[in-house]
Amino acid sequence: MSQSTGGTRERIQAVALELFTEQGYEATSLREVAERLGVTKAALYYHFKSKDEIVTSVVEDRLVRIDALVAWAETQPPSLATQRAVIERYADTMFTGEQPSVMRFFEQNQTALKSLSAGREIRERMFRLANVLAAGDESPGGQLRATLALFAVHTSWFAVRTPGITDSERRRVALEVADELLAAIAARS
Amino acid sequence: MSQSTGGTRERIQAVALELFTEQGYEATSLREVAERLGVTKAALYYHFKSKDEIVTSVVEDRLVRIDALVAWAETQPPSLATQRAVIERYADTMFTGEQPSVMRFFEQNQTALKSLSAGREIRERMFRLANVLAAGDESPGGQLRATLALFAVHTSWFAVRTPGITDSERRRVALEVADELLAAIAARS
DNA sequence: GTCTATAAAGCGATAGAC
DNA sequence: GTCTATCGCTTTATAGAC
Repeated sequence: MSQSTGGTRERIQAVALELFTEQGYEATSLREVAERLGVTKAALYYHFKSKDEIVTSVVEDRLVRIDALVAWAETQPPSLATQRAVIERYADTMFTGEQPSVMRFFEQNQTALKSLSAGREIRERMFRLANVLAAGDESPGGQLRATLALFAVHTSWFAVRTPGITDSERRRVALEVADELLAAIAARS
Repeated sequence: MSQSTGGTRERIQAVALELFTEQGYEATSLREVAERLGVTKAALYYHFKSKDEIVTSVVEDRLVRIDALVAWAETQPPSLATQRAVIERYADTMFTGEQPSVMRFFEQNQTALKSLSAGREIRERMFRLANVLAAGDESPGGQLRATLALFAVHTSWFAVRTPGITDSERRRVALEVADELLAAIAARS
């Protein structure tokens, strides 16, 4: 509070997240993180009390955003219009700021996140989001299509390998495919 | 050759794969694997020369199956009928024998597989399979829909939470959704 | 084919100087 | 706020007895 941290805390978060995503959380040691930053392990422990806490601090902001979306969605009537609005807002949070790198870390570290409280919380929110998108259609087809609509947004980041493609084009095509899936749910229930 | 292994090698593969899938490859020690089997670590090293090799040996069989499918697909004309046949055969390999647990391990250990040769090989085959399913449609929408068609088969294993659902019902709904995605590719190119 | 014992290295985390 | 030094522990992997 009295003195500036010089953004060291934020640099640790960024570098750690990058290495955790590339190599995996368990396979990345704090020595590697410290070396890439040009500091020692002990410096890391001044800013964070454990390896877990680096992840937790990064994920918290993401959690708040998803929470708000789930809360809003659950107050809306279960209509096709609501579902389209949900997936569109979800895509917005996925294509904004550092959020994409947080979710790429999440995709690449499923097992590690099982034993991290922040990971379990995000998983729970994703299931609730999928339930909202299924909109009362409890059939296997409804559940699968709702989940894939969510996956369309994530998958657009690595499955689309068109050279020179922009973020807004990725977003547009992801929503186009997601909308087809949501429409198929509505058409069948 | 001269003496029976008593199936110990196969038991090691099964237990290791199960723990690697539950907890992650890096987070699982060979001590844990040995303890669950009721043997010591040294016994594991008699059957496999390293931790990597346990994974490699398990993945090899899976690799051969995907290889055969990709080779067959690449000789077929790029038609909707071919794509539907490919995804159907893919689903067959996914719902047969121990193959599902191999692919669940694969899903849960993306980063660990980056540094394992067997993992890199499977990743390459999946991209070639997605290319076949896009059937010459190089557009972002085509690539995304082709990849999601493949994901529909995988996702049906955990996204569908209907109580008492059977494997053949999972397979049927996965193919139904995959077919919709493939039809959307054909309709737009 | 499985055991005991151990080597060699790396890990997360902490103490205390500056 | 970052350092050096180190603790205690676990890891993969090997040697050699049985």
